[in-house]
Amino acid sequence: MAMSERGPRERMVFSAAQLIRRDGVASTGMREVAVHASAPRGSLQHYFPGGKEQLVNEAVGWAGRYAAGRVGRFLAALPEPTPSRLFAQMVRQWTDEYETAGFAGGCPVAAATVDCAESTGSTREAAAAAFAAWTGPVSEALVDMGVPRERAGALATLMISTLEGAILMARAERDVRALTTVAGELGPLLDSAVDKAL
Amino acid sequence: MAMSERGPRERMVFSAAQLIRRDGVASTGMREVAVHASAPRGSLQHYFPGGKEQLVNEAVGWAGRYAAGRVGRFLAALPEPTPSRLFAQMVRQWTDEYETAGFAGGCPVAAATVDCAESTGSTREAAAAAFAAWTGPVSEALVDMGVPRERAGALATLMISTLEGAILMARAERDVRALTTVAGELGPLLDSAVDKAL
DNA sequence: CTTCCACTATGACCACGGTCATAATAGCGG
DNA sequence: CCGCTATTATGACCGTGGTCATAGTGGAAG
Repeated sequence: MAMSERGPRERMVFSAAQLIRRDGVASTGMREVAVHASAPRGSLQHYFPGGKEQLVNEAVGWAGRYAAGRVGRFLAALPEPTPSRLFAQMVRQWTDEYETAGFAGGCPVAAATVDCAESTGSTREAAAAAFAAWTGPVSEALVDMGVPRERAGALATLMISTLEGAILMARAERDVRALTTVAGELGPLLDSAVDKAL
Repeated sequence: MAMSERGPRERMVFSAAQLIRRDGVASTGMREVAVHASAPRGSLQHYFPGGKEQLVNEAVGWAGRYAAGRVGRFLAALPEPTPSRLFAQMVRQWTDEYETAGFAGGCPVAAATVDCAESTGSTREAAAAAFAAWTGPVSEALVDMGVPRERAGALATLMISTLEGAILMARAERDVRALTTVAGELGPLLDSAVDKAL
């Protein structure tokens, strides 16, 4: 959330991600992005000659890298990491946001997928890349915790799928219930995948 | 998928759901809905005086009832229903569609949530109602299979969350991998919840 | 036949928004 | 001071799309 003193270009990408996750891609205007980023409107065509499509794609890419980076920080915060604890942290990020800041925003990658998967090929690819960038570190983390390599990827996909779906339900219901529920139900399964021999 | 010979009003609601799940709410035009439904444009304001918001809300409601109805048909098709088999059927509906018809469409309820959760209160409520209408039968089915009542609701939420997320990933990747993966990974957990005493 | 209502037809209005054209400014090296 | 490039400023264009106003049609009841 720290809008550090980066250049206007980065601020616009960041702001685009923020607005997209709130209103969706189609409902987010470029002028709106510039205003939100306190960036000059003229910079839009200068930094993003590819137009809205380019800006959206970069915002999605940013979101993917952000999610991937969070995984590392979650692990660093866990004294004894286990799969269920990692998942709990991932879920907690959302429950915390929803409880303190309201249910305004969802996942920007999900928004891009819903709005552009069929219409804009490059954005669909950006979303797929973002999911991959996110799944990778989660899978690696599971391996480090003792989950067999051949299973880790599948469990990472399961974790992210479940989280994304729970985010949707939580936003619709304006209640973190779905998030806390899936964290509790999925935890034991995740931990049971740890190879006890290690 | 059977666009039976219903009245133009129903056809428009149905078509709205179809187009929404493909392009999202914001990118779906009312004129487009009328054309897709082979309905006269003038009927829009006649049947939906509440405008686009009303049409979208009814489409979301329709989707919720449709999903709820599918649950019953899935159960009827299963000789020996188990939680994992029900979930496999729910997933299979999507893999079948994606493999035969392509990855054009997602879940209309998810689309409505992403596009309207923050901007349009009534649509957000419609989405929540749709999720509830869907979760109910799933939960009931789990109870019938021997899952303790106090656990069934949570598992139903888990199933639908996971499915929704996997749909998103599958569409982004244009690959059913995420869907088949979550079906395989979640199955054992679901079955382990049935009370063995029954 | 006429009256009335449900339904359809159609054009216009207006706001929004992505994009483009065209310039102005601002440092900065020469 | 002179270009030169990077950036910013603005206004205009034009398609899209939701909504409204107004009128036409058609069948059924009286």
